[in-house]
Amino acid sequence: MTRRRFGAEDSQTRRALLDAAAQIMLEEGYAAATSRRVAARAGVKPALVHYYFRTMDDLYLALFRRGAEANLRRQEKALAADRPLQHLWEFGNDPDSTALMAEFIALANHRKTIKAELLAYAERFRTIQIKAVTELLNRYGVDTTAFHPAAATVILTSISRILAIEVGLGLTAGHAETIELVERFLHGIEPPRTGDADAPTDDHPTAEDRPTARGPAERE
Amino acid sequence: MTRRRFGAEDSQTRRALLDAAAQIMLEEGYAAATSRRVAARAGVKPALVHYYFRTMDDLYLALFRRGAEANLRRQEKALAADRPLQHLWEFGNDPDSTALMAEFIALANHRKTIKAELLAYAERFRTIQIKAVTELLNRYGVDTTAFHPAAATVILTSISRILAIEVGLGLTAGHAETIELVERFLHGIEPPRTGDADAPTDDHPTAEDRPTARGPAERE
DNA sequence: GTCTATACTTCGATAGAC
DNA sequence: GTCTATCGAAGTATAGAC
Repeated sequence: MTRRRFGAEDSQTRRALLDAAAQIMLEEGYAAATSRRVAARAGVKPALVHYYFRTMDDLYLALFRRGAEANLRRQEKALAADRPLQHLWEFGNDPDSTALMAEFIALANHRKTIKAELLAYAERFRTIQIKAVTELLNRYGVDTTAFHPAAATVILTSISRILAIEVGLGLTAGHAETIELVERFLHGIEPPRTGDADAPTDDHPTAEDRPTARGPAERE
Repeated sequence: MTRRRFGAEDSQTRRALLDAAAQIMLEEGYAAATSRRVAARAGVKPALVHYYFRTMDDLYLALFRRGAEANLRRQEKALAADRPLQHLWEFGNDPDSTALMAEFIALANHRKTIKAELLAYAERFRTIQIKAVTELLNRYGVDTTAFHPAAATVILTSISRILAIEVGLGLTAGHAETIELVERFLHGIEPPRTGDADAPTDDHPTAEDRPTARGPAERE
């Protein structure tokens, strides 16, 4: 058989293909991110996709890893910042990364390699979170026997993620009340430093401020 | 053009096709629920799919509606039961309906008709929930100025749903602690009647008790 | 690195026989 | 109501010219 070649990691075209795939997945779902359409969006021919990525699974995996690494770095920064809990709460509210993650969860449902990768990442992510929150709550003097740090972590990120998903769908009933309650709670154990310009903004965007629809292109 | 015919609502074959589609979506994701494979699983020929459902979108829509109606009836019963909050909490823990819903959310991302239907259903669902929880908290004497019923509803169902999704993925870190905290909280405002055989079970299945994989049958 | 050309598969959907 | 047969479109992937 003929020896196949594969493109370098730092290629400009490779990056363009990953960007194109991410955009399509966000706008139309993972099923729409086919080799032909990814190539078209990146402005190249379909064969190039298979030059840089042997299979479509390889492309999905590469895209996932790129986002996962970025997320881990983002979280690391958030946890080291001024008000870590507030940052952790806002973290899951990023619509794009949350929506992309939802697509990968759906993908994982029937792609073994994606599922394994997703699980490994999620566990790593959560372990870091729980460790950081544990130290934080102790430092804040919260009674962690009644309010376990692991539970706090799961609850905070769960709410954050569901809200993001629902906003993407156009559902906002109960959101304002939820955000108000969570932020009041957070302020109670992690008070914002008043008059600190670098602190995270207090007027967290409410559901009403956000666009109701996420992607531009619906299906024709 | 030739006049097309369509099968009756109460057909046995129609039901078999919907069941087959649901199974495939659960086990391998919505993208795998193609006309050919749904037909094969139902034991009929692909053309029959288009006899009962004009397009695949029609099939997805019919499947969604069937599940949505069942969910609404289930919730109605749960809210009228002995310990409504506990039931509401356990409701989202049903792995199958939660996983199916996740698939439809992904589907909605690039199918306009699904998205509209999903949104309408979700709003209806949540409105009923919030209304019921509002009455409940008032009856229980909870201070609803500090703890808004809408927020309580969103938070409880969010946690429930994320846990179900994560269990499907194989991620359980922090689950036991979360379940413990939520149930302790619920017991505080809605105490279980001791010695009542009909009351919901107290030993709620923890993450460890649940199977790590969701679907029964893998692909042959 | 990027292209053309192509092989092979699977998809959705329809027409028309039975 | 269910089938066979078939269409055109779109998918993944590869070989080989440039």
